[in-house]
Amino acid sequence: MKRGQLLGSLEQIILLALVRLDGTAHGMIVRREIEERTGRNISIGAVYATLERLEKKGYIRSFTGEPTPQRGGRAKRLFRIEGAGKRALQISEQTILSMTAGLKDHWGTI
Amino acid sequence: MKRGQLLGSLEQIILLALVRLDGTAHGMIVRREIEERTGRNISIGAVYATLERLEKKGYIRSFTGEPTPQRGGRAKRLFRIEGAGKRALQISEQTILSMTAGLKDHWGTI
DNA sequence: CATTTCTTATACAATATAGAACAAATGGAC
DNA sequence: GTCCATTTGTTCTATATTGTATAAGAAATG
Repeated sequence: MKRGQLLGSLEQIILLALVRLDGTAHGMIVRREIEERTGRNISIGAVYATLERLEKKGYIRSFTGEPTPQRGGRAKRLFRIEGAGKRALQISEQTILSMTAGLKDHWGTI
Repeated sequence: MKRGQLLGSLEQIILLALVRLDGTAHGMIVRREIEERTGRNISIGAVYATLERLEKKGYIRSFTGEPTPQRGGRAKRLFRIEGAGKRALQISEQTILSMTAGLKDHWGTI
């Protein structure tokens, strides 16, 4: 039962966060970024689980960063988006665009 | 373990199809519309399962149409998007927009 | 060694998916 | 007219994938 044509909605959001964060992203920061931008409060577990899956699919890659010199500042696991991840984002965007094109006339009042 | 902040990606696509089809949408047509616009081939079972879920959530409503006078033209179950469905679409769109705003500088080359 | 920052593990709910079974309509064969 | 094969359309069943929260674990330092 193959899948994988489109990203899940959280996958998409997290990938977009990684793009903006330019390789400085670790779990906590990704979570904060999403919350600040969208108001959506995701649990930290949800973030890591999704990052894990994205890495397994080859959309992102993770590596270990240096610990920062502060109370509890342990080494971070940093995430970076890969080419495949960017392409997946583009496909998702294109799909929604195709479905949306010229829809104004049908929308009506809400 | 509540959920329901955002639409799933297929839910979103199907809602968009319903907007365009303006109350003339039944399962087979929704499927065809999506395939023609996006090239994505979804099984008919997937379409109906999603429509079912969307109706349960109050995003769409279904009713029975007249049979058309043609070979096998049995009565159709028609689907129409409701106000709540349109609002859900807007929230999804807004969320992606927030995550996307000003991202060009970070995108780089693929 | 208690506290802080960060990650992993665990468990379960919600979505996505395919394929097969089922249902209703009708054009012909007879 | 009445079967019935064919067509159009829907529902059922079963499973994979994603989304989610909470708790447990691990490393750093004052």
